[in-house]
Amino acid sequence: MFVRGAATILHADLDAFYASVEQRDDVRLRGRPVIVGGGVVLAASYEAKACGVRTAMNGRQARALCPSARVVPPRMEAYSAASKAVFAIFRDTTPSVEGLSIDEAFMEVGGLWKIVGSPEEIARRLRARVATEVGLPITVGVARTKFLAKVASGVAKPDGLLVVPPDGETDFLHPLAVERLWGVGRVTAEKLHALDVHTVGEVAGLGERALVSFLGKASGRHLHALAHGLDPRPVDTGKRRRSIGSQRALGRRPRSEEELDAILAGIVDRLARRLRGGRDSPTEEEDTPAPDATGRIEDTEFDVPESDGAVAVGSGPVPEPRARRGRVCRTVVLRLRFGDFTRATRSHTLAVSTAHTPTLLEAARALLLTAMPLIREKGITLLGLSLSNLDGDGAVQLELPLDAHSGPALDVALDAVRARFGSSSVSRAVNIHRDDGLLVPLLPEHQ
DNA sequence: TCTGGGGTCCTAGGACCC
DNA sequence: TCTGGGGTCCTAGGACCC
Repeated sequence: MFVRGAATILHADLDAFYASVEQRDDVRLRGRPVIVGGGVVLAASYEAKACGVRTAMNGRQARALCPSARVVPPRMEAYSAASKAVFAIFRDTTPSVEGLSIDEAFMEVGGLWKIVGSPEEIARRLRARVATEVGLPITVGVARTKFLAKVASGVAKPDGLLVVPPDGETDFLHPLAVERLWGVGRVTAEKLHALDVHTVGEVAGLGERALVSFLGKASGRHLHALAHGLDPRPVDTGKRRRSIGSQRALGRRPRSEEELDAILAGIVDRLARRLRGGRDSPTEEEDTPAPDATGRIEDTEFDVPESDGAVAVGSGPVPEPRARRGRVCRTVVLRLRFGDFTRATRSHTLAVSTAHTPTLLEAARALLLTAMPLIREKGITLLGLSLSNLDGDGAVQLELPLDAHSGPALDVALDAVRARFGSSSVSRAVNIHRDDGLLVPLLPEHQ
């Protein structure tokens, strides 16, 4: 039975994730302050947080605040493996899992009431399983909406469980600080404080018009809705990554143009491999399919039966969706941080999507060239690149053998797309996807 | 606060087209 | 010839999240 308006969304969030994995794997670290990361704090155990250590804090400063802390280097493979194990438990709990990051996810459990119990019972069992099977503390918030569930887990941390009943939402939400609202960071909090608004209840009292005029249309409406407990977004299991990126901090010393070019080439090569689905190093767990790490479906395509080399015609089997990793991008964004720590971006959108390393490198180099005068003037402390506009942004790719790009085979495949995604209009652009990652347009769009 | 790395989403102006 | 309004795409910047 699905109870409309009941608290059926879980937000599960591993506590001090990296640091907890370290404490799990080394008994000497248990009960002690632990800092993961060297130059910068990637994660701090709750014992270290008690001294004031925070994520993203400078390492030297963190050690000064907490001299007794053990500082350990990050072990990304261990965190990735732990994440996979936890997400396996999530998916074993409910098919409706939306991963938010390596260590948190939303789950819809409303349909499971009759079968396995109330959301609170499900959350209790989930926490117990993560503790016994993976050995990590996890906090779960349960509420009617995603936002309230996330706030609930934030309030219940660490190692807690908090259920917000629908009739207790206002009492729960309104006394909280505005910083608890999703989307309120330092800048927005300061703006609100300047208006003498400090609690969620006071935000709710402002009215949408006022919020929109202070914060802009999107943030104003968003905050107004959240402050009133309104958040209609369902748990979305079909999210796909919209961009990938990589960056390198360079320190303060001057860099020659050749040096920058070599760094850029390395970044482009790594990103292009990730796009195509390869891996640049055996430890680079990022490159394993996303469902393992984040619960998201990476790429859904329709597999064409290989036996007869084409989608079955007429009464043949409907192609089954299949996870496939290869993707292409169309926009290249160069990210820069200068000697004075100001930032800039330079971007270029290609005529055709691609995952072809030389094409991407050429575009990235051209962008770097346009930025060289600024770099020479101010110095450079970070170089990064992101690739966005992946697969034409939300398009579904249908891969067919070369002899099946028209006719009844295509119709069957398009029907399968409509059946799965419910799209009423399907436009066609036919491209040849070469083995080296280059996407070559063959037929125009909307033909 | 003296500086990581990976992401998401929004805004605003200009070019271009109908 | 002059000019309106609407829509889409691209670029750049910025806030925010983990």
